[in-house]
Amino acid sequence: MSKKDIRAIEGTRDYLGEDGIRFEKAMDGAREIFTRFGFEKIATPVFESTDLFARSIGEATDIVEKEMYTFKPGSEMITLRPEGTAGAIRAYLQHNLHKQGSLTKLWYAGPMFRRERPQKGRYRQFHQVGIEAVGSSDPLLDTEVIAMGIAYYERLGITGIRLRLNSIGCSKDECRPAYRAKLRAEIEPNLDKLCKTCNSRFERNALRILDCKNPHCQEVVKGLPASYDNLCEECEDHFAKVKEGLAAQGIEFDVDATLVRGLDYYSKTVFEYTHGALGAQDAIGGGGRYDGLVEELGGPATPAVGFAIGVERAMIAMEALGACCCAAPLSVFGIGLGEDCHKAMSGMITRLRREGISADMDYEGRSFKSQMRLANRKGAQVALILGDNELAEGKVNVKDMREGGEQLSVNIADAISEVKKLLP
RNA sequence: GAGGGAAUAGCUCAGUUGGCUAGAGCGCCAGAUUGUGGCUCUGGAGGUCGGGGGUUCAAAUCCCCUUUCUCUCCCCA
Repeated sequence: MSKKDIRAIEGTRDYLGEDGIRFEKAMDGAREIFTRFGFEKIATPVFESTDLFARSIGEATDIVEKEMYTFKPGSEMITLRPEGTAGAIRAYLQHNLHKQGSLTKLWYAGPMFRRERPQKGRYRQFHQVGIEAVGSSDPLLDTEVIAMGIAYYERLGITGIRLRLNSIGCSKDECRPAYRAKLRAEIEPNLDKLCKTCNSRFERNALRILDCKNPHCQEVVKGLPASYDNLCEECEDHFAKVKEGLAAQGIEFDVDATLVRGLDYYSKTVFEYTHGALGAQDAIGGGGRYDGLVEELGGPATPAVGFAIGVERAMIAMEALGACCCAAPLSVFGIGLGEDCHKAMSGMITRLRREGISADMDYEGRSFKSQMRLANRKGAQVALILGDNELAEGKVNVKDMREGGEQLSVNIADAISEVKKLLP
């Protein structure tokens, strides 16, 4: 079996080196920012019942129709999660969080799976960090959630995020259904000008025609009424307050009537963060309100809002912007000359690690010079140098590795405190 | 599902109308410096030229097949 026979399968990737650091920053940033906003971590299984995704995401969506990894190892059909909301809400209901009687704020992070054709910023196993705020219809919550996404990007050093915003109304007769009917009435005479997929969308999900990128379809779409001009009173008021809330926080946004979003469960507010560095897949995150989903999955009517952010897409933006991709430097590198000193150094390294100081040493039998080079390459701030002479006297050399740094000989017992003096 | 581009050293890539033992930079290892890193210099290791078949005196180079990566459409994070 040669190395070329064993590869990561199509659309999956390994993250190492700078990618590994970016990936870790994306994950760490999520914990830091979301926790700061009062969200609690939830970890749900990577696979769930197929039915859960079909019901929550929508039978007629591309995800459910053709992109899910579904299999039947036993008697039950299971699917690798294509997104995070369905599982989070399932857990919310299963553990009766709705009976606690207060707003539930959850965040998650992890791999998702969609069997699409891979391309830039789109992979079959990809990662999302996301949040769900379940139990409040307060428009201020929408704005906080949107603001939190921006705070997250800032934490990762991603600037130049654009926020697109829309409201697609609710399921009340006078709201989205009325708008959909109006839309269809206006589109119908132009059906022959629309692409094939839009023709099938016309029957199944007319709103989706709005965000078709086909130029002919866009011509037709241009003259169509916007959803935000056809909201019921409640949705209109909600949308106005979301916009006010964003303006009050100084967050810029573009109201975009063509932002519809693909998943069935959205209602009222929908939004998308985009970034110019990403190319064709310019959405770096997106979300919205889904007031009907909890009920759809068998719970009480419960309003909710959330978002998901694509980690790989954030990583592309980080790379393009040259944002933080340096490894945390090693504090101490220990150098032992000869077998006895090497063994003694191993003990010193262990003590440093117990003190919470990052420390490493050579395990390849390298020469002294080579060990020094290794210490330098690993960015060690301090080198501990132990030779037979020092060992015999109970001493060790502590060398400051910075340019022009000093080296002093100290008692082995004092080594850790001496090292600490040199560390930031 | 459909359409472009690409595959040569660990990495980024040269390689002419087919023609000596397939190169460079970076990285790696070592020496210059017997126990002191970075900078410099010198040397070294490292390739089934993605795989298979064909044309030819001769193929990294031309042709066919195949695999994979990549980008685009669709859709989404």
